[in-house]
Amino acid sequence: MKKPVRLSDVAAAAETSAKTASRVINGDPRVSAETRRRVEEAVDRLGYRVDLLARSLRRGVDDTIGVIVESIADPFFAAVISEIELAALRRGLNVIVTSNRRLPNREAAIVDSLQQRRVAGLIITPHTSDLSYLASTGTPVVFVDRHPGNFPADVVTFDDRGGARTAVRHLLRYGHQRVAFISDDLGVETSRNRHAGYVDALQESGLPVVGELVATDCSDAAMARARTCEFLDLDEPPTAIFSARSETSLGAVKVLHDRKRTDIAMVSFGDFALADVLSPAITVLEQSPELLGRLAAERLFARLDGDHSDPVNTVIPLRLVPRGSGEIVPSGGGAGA
Amino acid sequence: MKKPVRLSDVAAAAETSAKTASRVINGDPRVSAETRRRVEEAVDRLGYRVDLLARSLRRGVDDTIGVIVESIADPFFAAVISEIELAALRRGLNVIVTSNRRLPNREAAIVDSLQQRRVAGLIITPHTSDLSYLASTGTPVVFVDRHPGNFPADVVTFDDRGGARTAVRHLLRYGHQRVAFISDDLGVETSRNRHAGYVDALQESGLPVVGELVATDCSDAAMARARTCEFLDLDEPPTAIFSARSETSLGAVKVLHDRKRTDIAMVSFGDFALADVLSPAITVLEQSPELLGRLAAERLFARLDGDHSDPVNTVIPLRLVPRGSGEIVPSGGGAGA
DNA sequence: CCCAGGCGTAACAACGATTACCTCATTCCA
DNA sequence: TGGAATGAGGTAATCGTTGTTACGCCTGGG
Repeated sequence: MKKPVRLSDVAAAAETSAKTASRVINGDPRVSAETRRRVEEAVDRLGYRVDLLARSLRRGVDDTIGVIVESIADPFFAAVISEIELAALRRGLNVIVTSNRRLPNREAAIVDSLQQRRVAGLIITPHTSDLSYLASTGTPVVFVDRHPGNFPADVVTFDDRGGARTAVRHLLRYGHQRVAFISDDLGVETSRNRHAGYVDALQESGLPVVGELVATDCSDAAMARARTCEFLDLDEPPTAIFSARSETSLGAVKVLHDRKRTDIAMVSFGDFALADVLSPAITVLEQSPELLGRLAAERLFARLDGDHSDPVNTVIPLRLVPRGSGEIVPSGGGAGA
Repeated sequence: MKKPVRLSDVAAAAETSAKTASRVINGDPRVSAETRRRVEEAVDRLGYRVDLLARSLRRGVDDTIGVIVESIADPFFAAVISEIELAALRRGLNVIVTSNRRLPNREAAIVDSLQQRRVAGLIITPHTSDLSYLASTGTPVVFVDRHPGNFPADVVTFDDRGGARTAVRHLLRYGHQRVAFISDDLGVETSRNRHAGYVDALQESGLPVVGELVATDCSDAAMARARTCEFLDLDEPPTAIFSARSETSLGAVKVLHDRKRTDIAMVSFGDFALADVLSPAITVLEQSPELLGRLAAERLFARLDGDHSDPVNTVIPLRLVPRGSGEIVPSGGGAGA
């Protein structure tokens, strides 16, 4: 049942020293072919496996990277993680995933605990802007999706503001004058930037930003549903909706469908499953979480390989995918009540 | 920039021995209040953090559990992982996630590498049936979603066969005689069981299992689309479809929608986003990945706590949620060509 | 024929914390 | 009052691997 085979056991079986056995295992060339053969034979006869904990302790770093996202269950982050895991696998690294669940102190605690494990690097979706907690250590960090306060590190984000601007311009081009905005809390950087893009587009066209058409407290689909209902019940309801996040889009879509409001245009920031199957199909701003994950992993690996150049700021452009819902023209008079 | 504080540094600062400092840190009661205070003071003055690698090496196990699923990006598994992570967090454990991506040898390699890290336990969605690779070690393992070959361990699954039977019976009750079955490869246990449930239901009603109505090679939505098209193009097409997995449902739904075949009934094994927003809304067999994850974590933790009772086989029942698509009655004559 | 120098190896320490075991008082009870 | 029990704390060994240093052996140039 239990038989921990140590390196010294292998060495004994191969009639050599532990250090030499270690050399063989780590591919050190300074070992004679004969000795190498004996060690290798002993290794698989005894079924020896390196103890990675001991190895990491000795080496000072663990072959592991830590990933912190907001929610693992969110399809967006799940895709990011999946891609990071793939990249890590290719490099022989393990991935420890954690989520901050938007809890205020979790992030610092997680980083702390990961550093106690001596992770080789970190990929973080920053939630708080106070990043003092990782100030002093030298662990390479790459931030994704959002910028860290003013912590000097690589960042990979989407062109949130530009994308939002594009999306709203698209709606305006079809003649909409009253475009609602629905998003998560503006405390979250992505929401803030997308909101800024929304404002940009309206102002370009000389349109006012109407308070009753802006809902920025939708942290989940349920809230998005509630707010969308309120929009539709306004005396002068919007003729188009720009949803700043897939999650909120799910809520908005649900309401539009329930009320059979196929006359209201909509664009979603972020694609989602079945967006193309709905009637009308939903026009989206396509963002690739896979690409985000891949680029982040690449940056981190470069740092692990000793790249000490200045922090790189990678911005991923977005593409608008017209599918129907974004090309609906405003109906004559959309009085709701 | 770098200042590794060791336990002995703390001890020195508190004018005591490393052992006593260790006692304080691990909450050993046999330390005087005064000494304890001095040590604690030294700890936060120096900013000491335990080196978890060193601790784990000494203790023999790491405060980490390994999770192996098929795909991290799959919303189903993402939810499972998220729930496991939450449970692990509460217990102070880290979670290393990996995916086998259905590659033949990955699973064994992953388990191997996780055991080399001395993970405290494993939660696995077995892909291969040959589990010899984890035979000899004593690491607690809990299998989820599928049964391991005949490896004695806790298993948490859904009532796949019973659920499928319920779903198909539901369709038959509405008068369908030609019910198509669409699933992943039958090499995957869940698919096999759901197929068995499908057959059960047909046989109960004295209906034949028609080969041309059974597609069991849909590993992704694209394949499901293709097969659904073939179904609809049959001389005598099905009047209802039972999709054995959310992923295949996405494909089937897409085709039905594109062809505007609102006359074809459908039930999906597994809920998915927007299933209730489609027209018609999709009747599903609701399975809770969160519950699966939670129960698996609970089982594992019980084992970690020294539970040595016989392996437990937990089966989670499923609930049919009628939403419309499953209650469509067969149309008079559904000739397609 | 001698010595520098490279190669293969061995012995040992170190990584940082914990555990097993031991000491020295003090206290409590027969 | 003797002696066991209890409390507080220390010393050294250990976890398994790898970096360091040193040593013996063999080869080739002078």
